[in-house]
Amino acid sequence: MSDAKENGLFLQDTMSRSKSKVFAEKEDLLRFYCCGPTVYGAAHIGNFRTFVAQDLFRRVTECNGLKTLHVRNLTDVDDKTIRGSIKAGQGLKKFTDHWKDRFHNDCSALGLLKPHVEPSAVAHIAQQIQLVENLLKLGHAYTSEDGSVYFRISSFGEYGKLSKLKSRDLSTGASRRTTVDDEYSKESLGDFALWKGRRPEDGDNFWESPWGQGRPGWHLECSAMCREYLGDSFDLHSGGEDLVFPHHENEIAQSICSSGKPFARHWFHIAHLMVDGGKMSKSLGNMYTLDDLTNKGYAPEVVRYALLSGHYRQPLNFTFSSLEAARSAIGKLLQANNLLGGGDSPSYEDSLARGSSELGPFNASWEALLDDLNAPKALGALFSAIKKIDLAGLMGNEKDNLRSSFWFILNAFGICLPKVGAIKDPPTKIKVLAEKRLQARLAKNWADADKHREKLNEAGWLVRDVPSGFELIPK
RNA sequence: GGCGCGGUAGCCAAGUGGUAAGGCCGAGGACUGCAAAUCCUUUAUCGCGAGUUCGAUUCUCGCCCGCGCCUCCA
Repeated sequence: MSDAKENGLFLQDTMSRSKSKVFAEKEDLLRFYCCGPTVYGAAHIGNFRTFVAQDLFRRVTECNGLKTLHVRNLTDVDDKTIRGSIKAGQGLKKFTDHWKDRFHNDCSALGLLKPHVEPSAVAHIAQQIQLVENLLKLGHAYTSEDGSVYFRISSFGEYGKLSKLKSRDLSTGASRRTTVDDEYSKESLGDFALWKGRRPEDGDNFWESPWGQGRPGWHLECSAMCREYLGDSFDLHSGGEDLVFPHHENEIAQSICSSGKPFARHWFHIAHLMVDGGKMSKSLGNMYTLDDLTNKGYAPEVVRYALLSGHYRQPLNFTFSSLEAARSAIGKLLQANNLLGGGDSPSYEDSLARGSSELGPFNASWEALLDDLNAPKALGALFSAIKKIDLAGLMGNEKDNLRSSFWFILNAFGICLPKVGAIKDPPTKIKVLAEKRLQARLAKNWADADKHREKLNEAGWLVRDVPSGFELIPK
């Protein structure tokens, strides 16, 4: 595939199971939707793997010259948020607002670009009701005695196309997860709730609708908000791979049956993050939040790098040694930056303005990103480029060109380097320790000097000897 | 049972029909305080068997192992 010559980003499409060029159907504005988090607790790093991959997608798209309209929702009403708020003795809004804030802080720490629109389910009840009414009117949905409304999957011939699940043998219940519950109210086991009739356990979390009090089903919000902000048809839809079925399959069914028009043109799914070779789960105690990792001394930039170090279509095995590796790798990039002149780094906007032309030795890295966001290959090419360049022997303007190319790649990745020399005051305790060490060194008391250095290390600071004394670098 | 993915050096992870990027760790060297930081060098025949081929890690088939989804889930 002559990807690079075509000058576009080629990305795997889940629907066709093949790579195709990402393009904007309208006005050079790429309109895309990402399924966001359910705000009932702190997002874990598995969630963030998906959001980081989507961020990489957006950066590469924009660096390649396309403007974007990025919509990512917040699910603030569902079983978990309702249960959580009741348990916490808070109103749903207060409860979810708290976790929304937390999510935003984490996103910012990880260097994620803010979506242009971040709609929440609760703020779009009317649009969801309208969608249900339309589906009822067109005969794709039916009401049940308990005030719920279900989508009839048999009325959508293409149901199962995305996940390649055809006739689902539900009678065997092979997964043994099919429960009887309220299934009697559905015509078919595969039908799913568009609207859930009010139940006692929902507390006061219900809304009025033409079918009585209740709340929207989970799949409905995305369909409604896609339509609200991107229209019936748009360029790309993304989420974690577990959403392929049933969530995205159901969104497709709802949206297409309601509008009669195509839905998303391109489907972008991100594989899961594994921890120590297995699935993350609370019971195994291997489910980490960003805070868990920063508390262990790993900067968010390091976490981001680690999350980018595997290809998005491959499960990524997350371990603490992968964080150590990420930290060291960033240190290496920092050295390269220093050799290229250091100083203020070009911003993301600077890199957008620069564009992707004449990247010199860094071109291979850029091309790897354009070929299905091959981040590991791109990182490999980045380090190879650094190694090849005779940084010390460069003339001034050559250095400037290389520097802007280097930063074009880093900004496309969203990789941040710690700012050596511009570090805000380290804690006094740390400075005192470093000063003690310097005095010990000057007195040639190596044993004490090393003892102090070790203490600094344990506190998360690297001390480096320079002619003027020392530099402190957070690890 | 259905659908799908993967098995590459101590760890992580790309890749190609012609004998394998990169990062981490380890080792050796330079520098140094026989230190740290930094720099240089260095570490694999690609799960098993068969087939196709002049030649396969890369294609085909079979097997073994691991993983994900099959209506909570990024």
